[in-house]
Amino acid sequence: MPELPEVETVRIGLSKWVTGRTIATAEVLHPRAIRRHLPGDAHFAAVLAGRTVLDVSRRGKYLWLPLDSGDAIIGHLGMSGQLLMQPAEAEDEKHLRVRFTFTDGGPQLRFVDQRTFGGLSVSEGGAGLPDEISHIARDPMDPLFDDTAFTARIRGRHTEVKRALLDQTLISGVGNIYADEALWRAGLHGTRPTDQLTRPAVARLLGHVRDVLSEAIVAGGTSFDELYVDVNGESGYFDRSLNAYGRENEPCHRCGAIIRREQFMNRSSFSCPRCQPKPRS
DNA sequence: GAGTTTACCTGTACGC
DNA sequence: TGCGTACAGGTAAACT
Repeated sequence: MPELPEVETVRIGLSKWVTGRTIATAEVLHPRAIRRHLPGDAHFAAVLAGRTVLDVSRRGKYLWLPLDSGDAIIGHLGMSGQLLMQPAEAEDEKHLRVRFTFTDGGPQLRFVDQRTFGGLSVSEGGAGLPDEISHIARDPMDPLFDDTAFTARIRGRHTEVKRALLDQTLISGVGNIYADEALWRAGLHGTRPTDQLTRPAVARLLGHVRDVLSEAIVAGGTSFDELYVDVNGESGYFDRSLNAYGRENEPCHRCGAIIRREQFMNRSSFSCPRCQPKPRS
């Protein structure tokens, strides 16, 4: 599942392959893939034809490609989205949703998405930071991320710490996998109330979040199946480094207790019952 | 207004 | 073999 490390891996690959190239055509093969582009697929194709990609940027799990028109292509991978570079003669992928060709006749950019939770749209005048994603907080790897402000905000919330980590308006880029990993490292159960965390506890947690994310970026992300791959179709290998996520009934790497799985926010959470005791209710 | 729940999706695994 | 069901989970709308 694409979280910050996966999206960053895609961003790096994309920027290498599409920066400076001019779009010839943008072909929408499935309307749901551009459902957030309200003017529709004909408009999507028309505003992109002839535009040159200036850069590939990221805010949290969102990507955006500033164009020479001042607009930008916004992309989100959702659960199963992929942005792949493919030679023109390569066979269409089963879940190919959008295809970009370039005036140089080189490799195509293809948006492939099995579950169609992801999507693309064009943001008018969005070459800076598109309005559509301005509500997304900076991610903790961003040099402008404000630790003091984050600490104050999370301690001011009346919610559980895992909910807070998944709240993209508070801190971006963290999803279910890396939230569980950071909480395991911090020795915190996900239901711990945020207003009871001390400042040093928040600082430690933030440090673990950064460690997990940066280690995962180096590994090229986490791939459980073929649903996450980089622009060249290669898997990441951070799944070998997971301590909590997906390890139900396996021994904790730190204390040997059996990792438990619990339902939380309609998804699975994994934690060590000894290292991460539940708070008293 | 803040916090929480639900809908959106489809392929895969599994039990009967 | 085929059918039904549970599950994966990021985001935003809907709800409390």
